[in-house]
Amino acid sequence: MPSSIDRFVKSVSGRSQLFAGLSESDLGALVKCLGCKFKSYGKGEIIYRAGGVARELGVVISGKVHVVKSDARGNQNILARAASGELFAEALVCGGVGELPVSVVAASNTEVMFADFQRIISQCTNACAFHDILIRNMVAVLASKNIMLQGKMEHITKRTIKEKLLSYLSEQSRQKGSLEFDIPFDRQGLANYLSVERSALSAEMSKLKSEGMISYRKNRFKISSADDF
Amino acid sequence: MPSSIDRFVKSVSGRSQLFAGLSESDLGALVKCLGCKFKSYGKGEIIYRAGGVARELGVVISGKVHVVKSDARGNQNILARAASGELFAEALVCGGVGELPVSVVAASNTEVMFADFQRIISQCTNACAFHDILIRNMVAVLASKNIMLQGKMEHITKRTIKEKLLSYLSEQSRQKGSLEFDIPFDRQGLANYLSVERSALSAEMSKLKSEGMISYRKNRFKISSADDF
DNA sequence: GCAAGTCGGTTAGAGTTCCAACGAAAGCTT
DNA sequence: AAGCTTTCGTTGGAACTCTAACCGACTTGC
Repeated sequence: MPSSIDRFVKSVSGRSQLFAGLSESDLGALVKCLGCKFKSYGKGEIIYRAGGVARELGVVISGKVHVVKSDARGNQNILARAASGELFAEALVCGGVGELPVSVVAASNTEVMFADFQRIISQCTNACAFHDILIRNMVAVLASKNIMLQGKMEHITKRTIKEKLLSYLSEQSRQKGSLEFDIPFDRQGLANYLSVERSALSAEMSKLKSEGMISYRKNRFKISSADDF
Repeated sequence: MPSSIDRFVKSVSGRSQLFAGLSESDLGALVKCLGCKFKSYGKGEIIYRAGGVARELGVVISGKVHVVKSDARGNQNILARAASGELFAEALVCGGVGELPVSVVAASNTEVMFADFQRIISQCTNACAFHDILIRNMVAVLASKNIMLQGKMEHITKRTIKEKLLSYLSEQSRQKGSLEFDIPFDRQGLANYLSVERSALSAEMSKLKSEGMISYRKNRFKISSADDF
Protein backbone atom coordinates (compact mmCIF):
# COMPACT_ATOMS: atom_id res chain seq x y z
CA MET A 1 0.00 0.00 0.00
CA PRO A 2 1.39 3.37 -1.03
CA SER A 3 2.51 5.76 1.69
CA SER A 4 1.57 9.42 1.92
CA ILE A 5 4.91 10.27 0.40
CA ASP A 6 4.26 7.99 -2.55
CA ARG A 7 0.91 9.61 -3.14
CA PHE A 8 2.50 13.05 -2.87
CA VAL A 9 5.14 12.14 -5.43
CA LYS A 10 2.53 10.77 -7.76
CA SER A 11 0.26 13.78 -7.41
CA VAL A 12 2.93 16.27 -8.40
CA SER A 13 5.05 14.27 -10.81
CA GLY A 14 5.16 15.75 -14.26
CA ARG A 15 2.59 18.48 -13.73
CA SER A 16 3.74 20.69 -10.91
CA GLN A 17 5.67 23.81 -11.78
CA LEU A 18 7.00 24.10 -8.25
CA PHE A 19 8.49 20.61 -8.14
CA ALA A 20 9.63 20.53 -11.75
CA GLY A 21 13.14 19.26 -12.24
CA LEU A 22 13.21 17.28 -9.01
CA SER A 23 13.79 13.55 -9.04
CA GLU A 24 11.69 11.20 -6.95
CA SER A 25 14.52 10.86 -4.49
CA ASP A 26 14.77 14.64 -4.28
CA LEU A 27 11.10 14.76 -3.44
CA GLY A 28 11.57 12.18 -0.73
CA ALA A 29 14.45 14.14 0.74
CA LEU A 30 12.44 17.31 0.55
CA VAL A 31 9.61 15.84 2.58
CA LYS A 32 12.08 15.00 5.32
CA CYS A 33 14.09 18.20 5.17
CA LEU A 34 11.10 20.50 5.27
CA GLY A 35 9.37 18.54 7.96
CA CYS A 36 6.35 18.07 5.75
CA LYS A 37 3.14 17.01 7.42
CA PHE A 38 0.30 15.06 5.87
CA LYS A 39 -3.25 15.60 6.89
CA SER A 40 -6.69 14.51 5.71
CA TYR A 41 -9.86 16.56 5.72
CA GLY A 42 -13.50 15.69 5.20
CA LYS A 43 -15.62 17.65 2.78
CA GLY A 44 -16.35 21.09 4.19
CA GLU A 45 -13.64 21.01 6.83
CA ILE A 46 -11.66 24.18 7.30
CA ILE A 47 -7.97 23.93 6.52
CA TYR A 48 -6.99 27.53 7.15
CA ARG A 49 -9.35 29.93 8.85
CA ALA A 50 -9.54 33.62 7.91
CA GLY A 51 -8.01 35.68 10.65
CA GLY A 52 -5.54 32.94 11.54
CA VAL A 53 -2.02 32.49 10.26
CA ALA A 54 -0.62 30.33 7.47
CA ARG A 55 2.96 29.39 8.06
CA GLU A 56 2.98 26.50 5.69
CA LEU A 57 2.44 26.05 2.01
CA GLY A 58 -0.23 23.52 1.07
CA VAL A 59 -0.04 20.90 -1.66
CA VAL A 60 -3.23 19.08 -2.58
CA ILE A 61 -2.48 15.39 -2.89
CA SER A 62 -6.00 14.16 -3.56
CA GLY A 63 -9.37 15.85 -3.59
CA LYS A 64 -9.70 19.59 -3.96
CA VAL A 65 -9.78 22.75 -1.91
CA HIS A 66 -11.43 26.13 -2.29
CA VAL A 67 -10.00 29.45 -1.23
CA VAL A 68 -13.03 31.36 -0.04
CA LYS A 69 -13.92 34.76 1.29
CA SER A 70 -17.08 34.99 3.31
CA ASP A 71 -18.91 38.27 3.53
CA ALA A 72 -21.05 39.62 6.33
CA ARG A 73 -24.13 37.77 5.12
CA GLY A 74 -22.36 34.44 5.18
CA ASN A 75 -22.00 34.12 1.42
CA GLN A 76 -19.00 32.04 0.48
CA ASN A 77 -17.26 33.61 -2.45
CA ILE A 78 -14.82 31.22 -4.10
CA LEU A 79 -11.66 33.07 -5.02
CA ALA A 80 -9.56 30.13 -6.18
CA ARG A 81 -9.49 26.38 -6.41
CA ALA A 82 -6.69 23.88 -6.17
CA ALA A 83 -6.91 20.28 -7.30
CA SER A 84 -4.55 17.35 -6.98
CA GLY A 85 -0.93 18.41 -7.43
CA GLU A 86 -1.71 22.11 -7.04
CA LEU A 87 -0.70 24.59 -4.38
CA PHE A 88 -2.56 26.89 -2.05
CA ALA A 89 -1.52 29.68 0.29
CA GLU A 90 1.82 29.93 -1.48
CA ALA A 91 1.66 33.70 -1.94
CA LEU A 92 0.50 34.19 1.63
CA VAL A 93 3.38 32.13 2.98
CA CYS A 94 6.02 33.66 0.71
CA GLY A 95 4.70 37.16 1.30
CA GLY A 96 4.74 36.66 5.02
CA VAL A 97 1.13 37.72 5.49
CA GLY A 98 0.12 38.10 9.11
CA GLU A 99 -3.61 37.63 9.31
CA LEU A 100 -5.23 35.50 6.67
CA PRO A 101 -7.75 37.47 4.62
CA VAL A 102 -9.30 34.25 3.31
CA SER A 103 -10.17 30.76 4.42
CA VAL A 104 -9.23 27.49 2.77
CA VAL A 105 -11.79 24.70 2.95
CA ALA A 106 -11.84 21.15 1.66
CA ALA A 107 -14.27 20.97 -1.26
CA SER A 108 -14.28 17.18 -1.05
CA ASN A 109 -12.48 14.58 1.01
CA THR A 110 -8.97 15.81 0.65
CA GLU A 111 -5.44 14.88 1.55
CA VAL A 112 -3.00 17.72 1.95
CA MET A 113 0.73 18.03 2.46
CA PHE A 114 2.07 21.04 4.34
CA ALA A 115 5.59 22.27 3.72
CA ASP A 116 7.47 24.82 5.77
CA PHE A 117 8.53 26.92 2.82
CA GLN A 118 9.67 29.80 4.99
CA ARG A 119 12.48 27.52 6.08
CA ILE A 120 13.68 27.38 2.50
CA ILE A 121 13.30 31.07 1.84
CA SER A 122 14.82 32.36 5.00
CA GLN A 123 17.57 29.98 5.91
CA CYS A 124 18.14 26.29 5.68
CA THR A 125 21.41 25.12 7.07
CA ASN A 126 21.34 21.89 5.12
CA ALA A 127 22.57 22.80 1.68
CA CYS A 128 20.31 20.28 -0.03
CA ALA A 129 20.62 20.23 -3.78
CA PHE A 130 16.96 20.84 -4.38
CA HIS A 131 16.69 24.05 -2.37
CA ASP A 132 17.95 26.19 -5.20
CA ILE A 133 15.64 24.52 -7.66
CA LEU A 134 12.65 24.95 -5.40
CA ILE A 135 13.24 28.65 -4.93
CA ARG A 136 13.81 29.26 -8.61
CA ASN A 137 10.67 27.32 -9.39
CA MET A 138 8.75 29.34 -6.85
CA VAL A 139 9.83 32.51 -8.61
CA ALA A 140 8.33 31.11 -11.80
CA VAL A 141 5.15 29.97 -10.06
CA LEU A 142 4.55 33.36 -8.49
CA ALA A 143 5.44 35.24 -11.67
CA SER A 144 3.02 33.15 -13.71
CA LYS A 145 0.23 33.67 -11.24
CA ASN A 146 0.99 37.36 -11.33
CA ILE A 147 0.62 37.45 -15.07
CA MET A 148 -2.63 35.52 -14.91
CA LEU A 149 -4.01 37.94 -12.36
CA GLN A 150 -2.92 40.93 -14.41
CA GLY A 151 -4.65 39.48 -17.42
CA LYS A 152 -7.87 38.82 -15.58
CA MET A 153 -7.73 42.28 -14.09
CA GLU A 154 -7.54 43.75 -17.54
CA HIS A 155 -10.80 42.13 -18.58
CA ILE A 156 -12.66 42.81 -15.38
CA THR A 157 -11.79 46.49 -15.22
CA LYS A 158 -13.66 47.06 -18.46
CA ARG A 159 -16.96 48.75 -17.83
CA THR A 160 -19.45 46.81 -19.96
CA ILE A 161 -20.09 43.13 -20.54
CA LYS A 162 -19.41 43.59 -24.23
CA GLU A 163 -15.99 45.06 -23.53
CA LYS A 164 -15.15 42.42 -20.95
CA LEU A 165 -16.12 39.63 -23.27
CA LEU A 166 -14.27 40.99 -26.29
CA SER A 167 -11.23 41.72 -24.15
CA TYR A 168 -11.23 38.13 -22.95
CA LEU A 169 -11.86 36.63 -26.36
CA SER A 170 -9.17 38.63 -28.10
CA GLU A 171 -6.68 37.63 -25.45
CA GLN A 172 -7.62 33.99 -25.92
CA SER A 173 -7.32 34.40 -29.65
CA ARG A 174 -3.88 35.93 -29.29
CA GLN A 175 -2.78 33.20 -26.90
CA LYS A 176 -4.02 30.41 -29.12
CA GLY A 177 -2.66 32.14 -32.20
CA SER A 178 -5.88 31.79 -34.15
CA LEU A 179 -9.18 33.56 -34.67
CA GLU A 180 -10.95 30.31 -33.84
CA PHE A 181 -10.39 28.65 -30.49
CA ASP A 182 -11.88 26.83 -27.52
CA ILE A 183 -12.26 28.40 -24.11
CA PRO A 184 -11.95 26.46 -20.85
CA PHE A 185 -15.23 27.70 -19.36
CA ASP A 186 -18.89 26.95 -19.72
CA ARG A 187 -21.23 29.96 -19.71
CA GLN A 188 -21.62 30.10 -15.97
CA GLY A 189 -17.88 29.73 -15.50
CA LEU A 190 -17.15 32.50 -17.97
CA ALA A 191 -19.69 34.74 -16.27
CA ASN A 192 -18.03 34.09 -12.91
CA TYR A 193 -14.60 34.75 -14.36
CA LEU A 194 -15.69 38.03 -15.92
CA SER A 195 -17.71 38.83 -12.83
CA VAL A 196 -21.05 39.40 -14.56
CA GLU A 197 -24.47 37.76 -14.70
CA ARG A 198 -24.71 34.63 -16.79
CA SER A 199 -27.97 35.65 -18.41
CA ALA A 200 -26.70 39.11 -19.25
CA LEU A 201 -23.58 37.54 -20.72
CA SER A 202 -25.67 35.20 -22.83
CA ALA A 203 -27.73 38.10 -24.09
CA GLU A 204 -24.66 40.12 -24.99
CA MET A 205 -23.16 37.14 -26.79
CA SER A 206 -26.29 36.74 -28.87
CA LYS A 207 -26.18 40.39 -29.77
CA LEU A 208 -22.55 40.24 -30.85
CA LYS A 209 -23.31 37.12 -32.84
CA SER A 210 -26.20 38.77 -34.67
CA GLU A 211 -23.95 41.74 -35.40
CA GLY A 212 -21.44 39.38 -36.94
CA MET A 213 -18.61 40.28 -34.59
CA ILE A 214 -18.28 36.79 -33.15
CA SER A 215 -19.66 33.34 -33.67
CA TYR A 216 -19.69 30.38 -31.35
CA ARG A 217 -20.98 26.94 -30.64
CA LYS A 218 -20.58 25.55 -27.18
CA ASN A 219 -17.08 26.42 -26.05
CA ARG A 220 -15.70 27.06 -29.51
CA PHE A 221 -15.46 30.70 -30.50
CA LYS A 222 -14.51 32.59 -33.59
CA ILE A 223 -13.90 36.31 -33.65
CA SER A 224 -13.90 38.45 -36.75
CA SER A 225 -10.74 40.36 -35.91
CA ALA A 226 -8.00 40.20 -33.33
CA ASP A 227 -8.31 43.85 -32.36
CA ASP A 228 -7.75 44.54 -28.73
CA PHE A 229 -10.86 45.96 -27.16
CA MET B 1 29.72 63.92 -10.57
CA PRO B 2 27.83 60.75 -9.68
CA SER B 3 27.93 57.86 -12.11
CA SER B 4 24.94 55.86 -13.28
CA ILE B 5 25.82 53.25 -10.71
CA ASP B 6 25.85 55.79 -7.94
CA ARG B 7 22.46 57.03 -8.97
CA PHE B 8 21.18 53.48 -9.12
CA VAL B 9 22.43 52.74 -5.64
CA LYS B 10 20.87 55.89 -4.31
CA SER B 11 17.53 55.26 -6.00
CA VAL B 12 17.08 51.83 -4.45
CA SER B 13 18.84 52.22 -1.13
CA GLY B 14 16.56 51.68 1.81
CA ARG B 15 13.31 51.42 -0.10
CA SER B 16 13.58 48.57 -2.55
CA GLN B 17 12.29 45.18 -1.51
CA LEU B 18 14.27 43.48 -4.24
CA PHE B 19 17.61 44.90 -3.22
CA ALA B 20 16.99 44.79 0.51
CA GLY B 21 19.85 43.38 2.53
CA LEU B 22 22.48 44.19 -0.07
CA SER B 23 25.38 46.44 0.77
CA GLU B 24 26.52 49.18 -1.57
CA SER B 25 29.44 47.07 -2.63
CA ASP B 26 27.06 44.18 -3.33
CA LEU B 27 25.03 46.47 -5.55
CA GLY B 28 28.15 47.52 -7.40
CA ALA B 29 29.16 43.91 -7.92
CA LEU B 30 25.66 43.07 -9.05
CA VAL B 31 25.72 45.70 -11.75
CA LYS B 32 28.88 44.15 -13.15
CA CYS B 33 27.85 40.52 -12.73
CA LEU B 34 24.45 40.93 -14.35
CA GLY B 35 25.76 43.04 -17.17
CA CYS B 36 23.38 45.81 -16.24
CA LYS B 37 22.78 48.48 -18.82
CA PHE B 38 21.78 52.07 -18.22
CA LYS B 39 19.62 53.95 -20.62
CA SER B 40 17.80 57.28 -20.74
CA TYR B 41 14.44 57.99 -22.30
CA GLY B 42 12.61 61.19 -23.12
CA LYS B 43 9.03 61.67 -22.05
CA GLY B 44 6.75 59.50 -24.15
CA GLU B 45 9.49 57.24 -25.48
CA ILE B 46 8.70 53.56 -25.65
CA ILE B 47 10.86 51.35 -23.44
CA TYR B 48 9.21 48.02 -24.20
CA ARG B 49 6.75 47.66 -27.04
CA ALA B 50 3.74 45.35 -26.84
CA GLY B 51 4.31 42.33 -29.05
CA GLY B 52 8.05 42.43 -28.47
CA VAL B 53 10.05 40.56 -25.88
CA ALA B 54 11.32 41.62 -22.47
CA ARG B 55 14.40 39.73 -21.46
CA GLU B 56 15.49 42.17 -18.83
CA LEU B 57 14.04 43.49 -15.66
CA GLY B 58 13.78 47.28 -15.43
CA VAL B 59 14.66 49.45 -12.46
CA VAL B 60 13.59 53.09 -12.59
CA ILE B 61 16.49 55.25 -11.42
CA SER B 62 14.90 58.63 -12.01
CA GLY B 63 11.66 59.77 -13.55
CA LYS B 64 8.74 57.40 -13.93
CA VAL B 65 7.31 54.87 -16.32
CA HIS B 66 3.81 53.68 -17.15
CA VAL B 67 2.84 50.17 -18.08
CA VAL B 68 0.12 50.69 -20.65
CA LYS B 69 -2.26 48.66 -22.73
CA SER B 70 -3.58 50.33 -25.83
CA ASP B 71 -6.89 49.24 -27.26
CA ALA B 72 -8.08 49.29 -30.83
CA ARG B 73 -9.17 52.92 -30.62
CA GLY B 74 -5.75 54.02 -29.48
CA ASN B 75 -6.72 54.66 -25.88
CA GLN B 76 -3.80 54.21 -23.54
CA ASN B 77 -4.96 52.40 -20.46
CA ILE B 78 -2.45 52.72 -17.63
CA LEU B 79 -2.15 49.40 -15.83
CA ALA B 80 0.72 50.24 -13.52
CA ARG B 81 3.26 52.90 -12.70
CA ALA B 82 6.80 52.69 -11.42
CA ALA B 83 8.70 55.58 -9.91
CA SER B 84 12.30 55.96 -8.83
CA GLY B 85 13.61 52.81 -7.17
CA GLU B 86 10.74 50.66 -8.41
CA LEU B 87 10.67 47.76 -10.84
CA PHE B 88 8.86 47.02 -14.03
CA ALA B 89 8.46 43.93 -16.19
CA GLU B 90 9.66 41.76 -13.31
CA ALA B 91 6.80 39.30 -13.56
CA LEU B 92 7.12 39.12 -17.33
CA VAL B 93 10.83 38.38 -17.12
CA CYS B 94 10.53 35.88 -14.29
CA GLY B 95 7.54 34.21 -15.88
CA GLY B 96 9.34 33.89 -19.18
CA VAL B 97 6.55 35.52 -21.16
CA GLY B 98 7.07 35.34 -24.88
CA GLU B 99 5.17 38.19 -26.46
CA LEU B 100 4.61 41.25 -24.33
CA PRO B 101 0.92 41.95 -23.75
CA VAL B 102 1.69 45.52 -22.66
CA SER B 103 3.98 48.39 -23.48
CA VAL B 104 6.17 50.33 -21.10
CA VAL B 105 6.60 54.03 -21.81
CA ALA B 106 8.52 56.79 -20.10
CA ALA B 107 6.03 59.09 -18.38
CA SER B 108 8.71 61.75 -17.98
CA ASN B 109 12.38 62.00 -18.74
CA THR B 110 13.55 58.78 -17.24
CA GLU B 111 16.72 56.86 -16.53
CA VAL B 112 16.42 53.11 -16.38
CA MET B 113 18.69 50.25 -15.44
CA PHE B 114 18.17 46.89 -17.11
CA ALA B 115 19.24 43.71 -15.35
CA ASP B 116 19.44 40.27 -16.89
CA PHE B 117 17.52 38.57 -14.15
CA GLN B 118 17.09 35.38 -16.15
CA ARG B 119 20.78 34.89 -15.67
CA ILE B 120 20.27 34.76 -11.93
CA ILE B 121 17.25 32.53 -12.08
CA SER B 122 18.53 30.04 -14.59
CA GLN B 123 22.21 29.71 -13.94
CA CYS B 124 25.00 31.97 -12.91
CA THR B 125 28.38 30.33 -12.73
CA ASN B 126 29.77 33.00 -10.45
CA ALA B 127 28.61 32.10 -7.00
CA CYS B 128 28.28 35.70 -5.94
CA ALA B 129 27.06 36.17 -2.40
CA PHE B 130 24.13 38.33 -3.38
CA HIS B 131 22.54 35.87 -5.80
CA ASP B 132 20.73 33.99 -3.09
CA ILE B 133 19.54 37.16 -1.49
CA LEU B 134 18.26 38.51 -4.78
CA ILE B 135 16.26 35.41 -5.56
CA ARG B 136 14.76 35.20 -2.10
CA ASN B 137 13.89 38.87 -2.30
CA MET B 138 12.28 38.31 -5.66
CA VAL B 139 10.08 35.63 -4.16
CA ALA B 140 8.91 38.17 -1.61
CA VAL B 141 8.40 40.86 -4.25
CA LEU B 142 6.29 38.62 -6.43
CA ALA B 143 4.32 37.20 -3.51
CA SER B 144 3.50 40.69 -2.24
CA LYS B 145 2.36 41.81 -5.64
CA ASN B 146 0.24 38.70 -5.87
CA ILE B 147 -1.48 39.50 -2.63
CA MET B 148 -2.09 43.09 -3.69
CA LEU B 149 -3.63 41.91 -6.92
CA GLN B 150 -5.81 39.39 -5.14
CA GLY B 151 -7.00 42.11 -2.80
CA LYS B 152 -7.84 44.49 -5.58
CA MET B 153 -9.58 41.72 -7.47
CA GLU B 154 -11.79 41.11 -4.51
CA HIS B 155 -13.09 44.65 -4.54
CA ILE B 156 -13.47 44.94 -8.26
CA THR B 157 -15.40 41.72 -8.69
CA LYS B 158 -18.19 43.12 -6.54
CA ARG B 159 -21.16 44.07 -8.67
CA THR B 160 -22.15 47.50 -7.38
CA ILE B 161 -20.26 50.64 -6.47
CA LYS B 162 -21.58 50.44 -2.94
CA GLU B 163 -20.23 46.93 -2.51
CA LYS B 164 -16.90 47.80 -4.10
CA LEU B 165 -16.48 50.82 -1.89
CA LEU B 166 -17.44 49.05 1.33
CA SER B 167 -15.23 46.12 0.43
CA TYR B 168 -12.32 48.47 -0.06
CA LEU B 169 -13.01 50.51 3.05
CA SER B 170 -13.38 47.51 5.32
CA GLU B 171 -10.13 46.10 4.04
CA GLN B 172 -8.39 49.39 4.71
CA SER B 173 -9.94 49.49 8.14
CA ARG B 174 -8.72 45.98 8.87
CA GLN B 175 -5.25 46.79 7.58
CA LYS B 176 -4.96 49.97 9.60
CA GLY B 177 -6.51 48.27 12.60
CA SER B 178 -9.02 51.04 13.21
CA LEU B 179 -12.47 52.12 12.13
CA GLU B 180 -11.03 55.53 11.26
CA PHE B 181 -8.25 55.79 8.70
CA ASP B 182 -6.76 57.64 5.74
CA ILE B 183 -6.77 56.26 2.24
CA PRO B 184 -3.99 56.89 -0.28
CA PHE B 185 -6.27 58.03 -3.11
CA ASP B 186 -8.14 61.15 -4.06
CA ARG B 187 -11.64 60.62 -5.45
CA GLN B 188 -10.54 60.20 -9.04
CA GLY B 189 -7.81 57.82 -7.97
CA LEU B 190 -10.19 55.74 -5.91
CA ALA B 191 -12.64 55.63 -8.80
CA ASN B 192 -9.88 54.43 -11.11
CA TYR B 193 -8.76 51.82 -8.60
CA LEU B 194 -12.28 50.49 -8.14
CA SER B 195 -12.90 50.82 -11.85
CA VAL B 196 -16.00 53.01 -11.63
CA GLU B 197 -17.02 56.54 -12.52
CA ARG B 198 -15.85 59.27 -10.19
CA SER B 199 -19.21 61.04 -10.14
CA ALA B 200 -21.12 57.85 -9.49
CA LEU B 201 -18.70 57.02 -6.70
CA SER B 202 -19.21 60.45 -5.17
CA ALA B 203 -22.96 60.01 -5.32
CA GLU B 204 -22.79 56.61 -3.67
CA MET B 205 -20.51 57.97 -0.96
CA SER B 206 -22.97 60.73 -0.20
CA LYS B 207 -25.77 58.22 0.06
CA LEU B 208 -23.82 56.00 2.45
CA LYS B 209 -22.93 59.03 4.50
CA SER B 210 -26.56 60.12 4.78
CA GLU B 211 -27.48 56.59 5.80
CA GLY B 212 -24.90 56.80 8.55
CA MET B 213 -22.85 53.84 7.34
CA ILE B 214 -19.72 55.86 6.72
CA SER B 215 -18.41 59.34 7.26
CA TYR B 216 -15.50 61.09 5.65
CA ARG B 217 -13.66 64.33 5.13
CA LYS B 218 -11.10 64.50 2.35
CA ASN B 219 -9.11 61.28 2.51
CA ARG B 220 -10.04 60.41 6.07
CA PHE B 221 -12.78 57.82 6.44
CA LYS B 222 -14.69 56.31 9.29
CA ILE B 223 -16.90 53.27 8.94
CA SER B 224 -19.56 52.22 11.39
CA SER B 225 -18.57 48.55 11.51
CA ALA B 226 -15.79 46.40 10.26
CA ASP B 227 -18.08 43.86 8.63
CA ASP B 228 -16.78 42.38 5.43
CA PHE B 229 -19.00 43.27 2.55
C1' DG C 1 -6.74 89.82 -4.33
C1' DC C 2 -7.81 87.79 -8.61
C1' DA C 3 -7.68 84.53 -12.40
C1' DA C 4 -7.06 79.91 -13.58
C1' DG C 5 -7.02 75.36 -12.48
C1' DT C 6 -8.23 71.33 -9.60
C1' DC C 7 -11.20 68.68 -6.89
C1' DG C 8 -15.42 66.94 -5.10
C1' DG C 9 -20.59 66.85 -4.95
C1' DT C 10 -24.95 66.95 -7.61
C1' DT C 11 -28.22 65.98 -11.15
C1' DA C 12 -31.04 64.28 -15.32
C1' DG C 13 -31.45 61.19 -18.74
C1' DA C 14 -29.63 57.51 -21.45
C1' DG C 15 -27.69 53.19 -21.37
C1' DT C 16 -26.43 48.89 -19.14
C1' DT C 17 -26.80 45.21 -15.94
C1' DC C 18 -29.20 42.50 -12.61
C1' DC C 19 -32.98 39.61 -11.00
C1' DA C 20 -36.31 36.22 -11.59
C1' DA C 21 -38.50 33.37 -14.25
C1' DC C 22 -39.38 30.46 -18.16
C1' DG C 23 -38.55 27.23 -21.92
C1' DA C 24 -35.77 24.70 -25.21
C1' DA C 25 -31.97 21.75 -25.94
C1' DA C 26 -28.53 18.53 -24.57
C1' DG C 27 -26.67 15.01 -21.54
C1' DC C 28 -27.42 11.13 -18.15
C1' DT C 29 -29.76 7.45 -15.96
C1' DT C 30 -32.56 3.72 -15.81
C1' DA D 1 -37.30 5.99 -24.75
C1' DA D 2 -38.94 8.31 -20.89
C1' DG D 3 -37.68 10.98 -17.06
C1' DC D 4 -34.46 13.81 -14.73
C1' DT D 5 -30.84 17.29 -14.50
C1' DT D 6 -27.96 20.73 -16.29
C1' DT D 7 -26.93 24.20 -19.47
C1' DC D 8 -28.02 27.95 -22.30
C1' DG D 9 -30.84 31.60 -24.47
C1' DT D 10 -34.63 34.93 -23.80
C1' DT D 11 -37.33 38.45 -21.71
C1' DG D 12 -39.50 42.29 -18.81
C1' DG D 13 -39.04 45.30 -15.30
C1' DA D 14 -36.27 46.97 -11.51
C1' DA D 15 -31.98 48.67 -10.17
C1' DC D 16 -27.80 50.50 -11.10
C1' DT D 17 -24.06 53.01 -13.61
C1' DC D 18 -22.41 56.12 -17.08
C1' DT D 19 -22.31 60.49 -19.63
C1' DA D 20 -22.25 65.17 -19.56
C1' DA D 21 -22.76 69.09 -17.48
C1' DC D 22 -22.75 72.44 -13.79
C1' DC D 23 -21.45 74.49 -9.37
C1' DG D 24 -18.99 75.64 -5.28
C1' DA D 25 -14.82 75.17 -2.45
C1' DC D 26 -10.18 75.21 -2.42
C1' DT D 27 -5.40 75.90 -4.21
C1' DT D 28 -1.83 78.09 -6.88
C1' DG D 29 0.63 81.59 -9.32
C1' DC D 30 1.07 86.21 -10.18
